[in-house]
Amino acid sequence: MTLDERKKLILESIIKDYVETAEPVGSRAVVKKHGLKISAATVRNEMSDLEDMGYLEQPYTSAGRIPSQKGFRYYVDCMMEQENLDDKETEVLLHLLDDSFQEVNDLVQKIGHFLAQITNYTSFVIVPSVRLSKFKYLQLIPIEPGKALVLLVTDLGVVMHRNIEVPHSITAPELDLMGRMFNQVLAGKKITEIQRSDLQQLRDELKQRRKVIDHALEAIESLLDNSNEERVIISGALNIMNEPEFKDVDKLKKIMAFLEEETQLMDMLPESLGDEVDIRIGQENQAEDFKELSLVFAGYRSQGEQGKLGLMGPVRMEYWKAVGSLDSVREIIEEIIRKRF
Amino acid sequence: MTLDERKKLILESIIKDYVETAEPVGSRAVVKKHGLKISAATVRNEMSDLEDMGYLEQPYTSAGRIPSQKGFRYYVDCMMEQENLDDKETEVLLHLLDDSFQEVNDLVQKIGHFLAQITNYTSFVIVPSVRLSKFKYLQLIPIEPGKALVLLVTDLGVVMHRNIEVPHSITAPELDLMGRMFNQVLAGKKITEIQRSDLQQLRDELKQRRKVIDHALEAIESLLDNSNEERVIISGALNIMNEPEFKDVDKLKKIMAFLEEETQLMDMLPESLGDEVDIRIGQENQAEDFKELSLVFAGYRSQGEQGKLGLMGPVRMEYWKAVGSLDSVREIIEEIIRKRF
DNA sequence: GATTAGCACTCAATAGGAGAGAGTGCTAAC
DNA sequence: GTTAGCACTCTCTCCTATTGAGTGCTAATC
Repeated sequence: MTLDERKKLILESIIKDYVETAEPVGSRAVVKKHGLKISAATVRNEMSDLEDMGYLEQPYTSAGRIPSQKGFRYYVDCMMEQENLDDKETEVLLHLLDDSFQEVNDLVQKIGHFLAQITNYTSFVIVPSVRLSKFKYLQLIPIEPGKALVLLVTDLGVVMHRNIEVPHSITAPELDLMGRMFNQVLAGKKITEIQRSDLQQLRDELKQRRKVIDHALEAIESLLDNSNEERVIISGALNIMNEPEFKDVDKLKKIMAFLEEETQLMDMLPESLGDEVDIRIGQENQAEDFKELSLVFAGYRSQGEQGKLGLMGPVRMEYWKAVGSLDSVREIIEEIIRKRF
Repeated sequence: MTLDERKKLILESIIKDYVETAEPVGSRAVVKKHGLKISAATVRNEMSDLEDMGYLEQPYTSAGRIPSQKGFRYYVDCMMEQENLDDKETEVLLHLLDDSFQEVNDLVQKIGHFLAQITNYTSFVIVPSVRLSKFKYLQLIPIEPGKALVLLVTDLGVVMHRNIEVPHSITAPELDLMGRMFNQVLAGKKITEIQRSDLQQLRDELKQRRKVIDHALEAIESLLDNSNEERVIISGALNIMNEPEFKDVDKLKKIMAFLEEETQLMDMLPESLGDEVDIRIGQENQAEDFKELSLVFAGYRSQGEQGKLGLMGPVRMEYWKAVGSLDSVREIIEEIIRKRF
């Protein structure tokens, strides 16, 4: 279904106006704001047509029109020109990053924060699990008699650690040796590839120090369990409160509660994303509490894993800005990852 | 100023009722709910007195009365019996903790979460800076050619780390040696006590590896900078939304924005706390955005440092429960810290 | 045939007013 | 000192009238 130019123009006017004001847009307003050379009556006729086609709707009989979700969908699919970060914004972002991050996740988190700031929407970042990263380094470090630290580093620079108990009698060189044996068996393996058999092998080789091994393995398993999960980081949740559609505390509460449950957001997104920025408008979202929100999201890849990041806002969203920012930012992320890791 | 028994009884009735319903309380309600043997008219006279004394106020001429902030203050100072955690709650908490924390801060954070859950208020935990903790252990760990990890452990089990760059030529034993030298100079010192002179000494002793030393020192300084700051952890912020006094989104937004700025909350609390649970009712708070909220907080000490934790809710708060829970929990924390660290 | 001006019509939003109800404060009796 | 009784006050809710933005239709115009 394609629309003639005039209808497109009118639809666009209404969308821009409505996005800005959150009020229904009348025929006169369309003519005035955009200096069209046709009369309000003509616009009314066109608007009536657009309503019949489902792109507009009327809150009540004699109000102006607001874009329907289908209208927004048509707009983003067929008409929208995305508005990337301008030079100044890019500069601010690059300055903000400025090497002050320790690992990929820090980087992405900062970018999420930035996105929320410049768009005034709520951003989310899903940092990938370390399932696919490689086991790079492990060490057992004596901290004090009876206590040691298991330190584990993956190839993406993620450092994990956990305290364990060890017999008082154990010496530092012994711990060191054990660490080395762990390394020999596990080094270079993907986290997912570590098998029970590997762990068993370790147990066998280090029989005489069974207790330490057991504790260390427990610690490692617990670290892996923890890090198997994707994490969601949300920034700018307060921005939702600025939108007039959420001046009702109950609605707000539902959304906030939804956001607090990390998994819910993850479940809403597809397993893996292509190279495009994806848009989910209102009803297109599965979750009941999300039918009044839109989601704009994209994947970024970092060495074989996929992370996701995106923005959420009201259906009445500046999609052009959201999509553009996200697109720009995605490129910047991948560029940095390529260079630094 | 002390009140006679009957006035106390009436004040208490009104407070309990108002805390529960958030509605002004009338004289008849007082008589009915608490089965008093005096008539409503008598209660009215007493209420009038209480209003003159400033303990009650009337939203408008012919509504019931609500406790004034002074009324609440009198109540918590002179009448309140705190309601500690009961056995079941304590058990739930202990079960929740169950050794599954790595360091003090994990522990306190979990407790904050628990507090928010059982009280339905918003909890905050201020974990102390590591300024006062002692430097326990440092190691330089080679990760890959050109990269190493600075690992720093304090006596409270806090593990910090940072990546640094090192010359490709450096060997693992060399790094190890350097780590040991760091340890020799720094071990056992309080973080605050580490002086420029110590760092200079290191620089001198390890002249030939100046670059590594510089990077490592930078990393350490940056770690210390970071950890010099106290952190605030907030749980159950959503609970505020349940209170009828905050059904207005604008108020809500102000409070949430306030909470997002960690330092603001810290600035509101006194530098150091005694052994009592402290209460700040409404106007007693400095911050403008907090004049409608009450704060109940206490300090906990862990090896010379003081952390703080507390609850915030509307002025119409169940102080007895908040104070009691906090008091119970504080004991539990200190008990665990004594045992485990 | 498309466009436009004109006008009646619709419906939310706002304001004003009446009535109900909760609760007080006062007075007079106990 | 306490209480019953009653007038009074003030909010809340419902109702109605009014306003105004914006439409939809019709008939005239380009």
